[in-house]
Amino acid sequence: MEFKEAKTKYIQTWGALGSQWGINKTMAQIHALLMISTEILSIEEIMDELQISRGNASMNIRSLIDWGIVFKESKTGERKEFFSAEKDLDKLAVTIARERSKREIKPALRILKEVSSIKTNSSNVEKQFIEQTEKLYAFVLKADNVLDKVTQYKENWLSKLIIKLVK
Amino acid sequence: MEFKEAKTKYIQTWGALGSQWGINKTMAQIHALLMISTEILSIEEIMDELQISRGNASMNIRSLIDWGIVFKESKTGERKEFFSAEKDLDKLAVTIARERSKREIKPALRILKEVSSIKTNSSNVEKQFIEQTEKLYAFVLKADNVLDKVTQYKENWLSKLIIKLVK
DNA sequence: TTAAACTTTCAGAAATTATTGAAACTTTAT
DNA sequence: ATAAAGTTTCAATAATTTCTGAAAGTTTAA
Repeated sequence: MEFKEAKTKYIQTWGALGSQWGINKTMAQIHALLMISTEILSIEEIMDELQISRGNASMNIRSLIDWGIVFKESKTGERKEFFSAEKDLDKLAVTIARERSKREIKPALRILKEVSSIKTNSSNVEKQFIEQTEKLYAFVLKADNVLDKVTQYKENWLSKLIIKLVK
Repeated sequence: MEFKEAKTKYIQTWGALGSQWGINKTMAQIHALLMISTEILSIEEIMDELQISRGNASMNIRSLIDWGIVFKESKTGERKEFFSAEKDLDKLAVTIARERSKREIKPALRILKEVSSIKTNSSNVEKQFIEQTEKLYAFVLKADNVLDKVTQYKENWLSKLIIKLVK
């Protein structure tokens, strides 16, 4: 396999993986592209590499910036914007995890709390509902907290975790 | 809020969360429904509760069984099939994690390995590609292994992990 | 100012994903 | 063997998500 083919395969794979985890494929591909780039890239370069429209590129770059994993850059003497990506994978994973927690997990937790707090007639059906949603709330909260704890130090958290595990 | 409303809200929320993580909404809802059920349910009961067609119910139940988080049950004297869900959340999370690893992470890892193994002319661009995809491969592999390690004991792995973390 | 360079927005189109429902298939009981 | 009961499949349709491209908006330079 030569470089060009490997690069395409890598970008496709990363896009597909993103897709499977509920992330826009193009968004994942833009990030993949920026991760292996030696230089900061302009929107035209991104459009050209991935064969996508300006609108699509613009919106997805903006999303990546909102997520905190792509950064706006500038070149002296150039008017247009350039972009770079977080390349430190420990930091990248933490940022994504925190963001997903904030956007998706915590709102779901609030609702689990809410629905598990109904006061019940004491039918089995209602008791079981409360019991199971309470368990679900407690479990998800615990998992969310563990993730937070584990990633407290953005630098090298994964290696640090492994060390804790083997002890 | 009374029971009926809470139940609907819970099922909607679980479906939406599933959706955001790349899981079919109906599939997540069926699982949610089975998790709070005191009894095993027939396909008709599931169709009725979620207002979905037989085909949809059948296909998604089958998927849940393939995932290993819903089980086929039978009632003596009844010909049709009934279904129940894994209710132990530690076990549930492990099963989902292992399955996603097998289906999504490991295939991606194989490709990362492959693309990072190209032999290069020594241009910066190609060196950077190899370096970054190697890092990505190593990181994802490590994370995948940690997950495996942490969930080695299906029972109470989350609590056990927390204990390790505070030590 | 003005206008050129660049970026964002968003309505419509395209692509993808999910759902339906009925036919085909399978299993069980007689 | 036959039929009734139940399940699966899948082509057609619906719903949702993504993408395009051009108009509108913004910024910078002269």
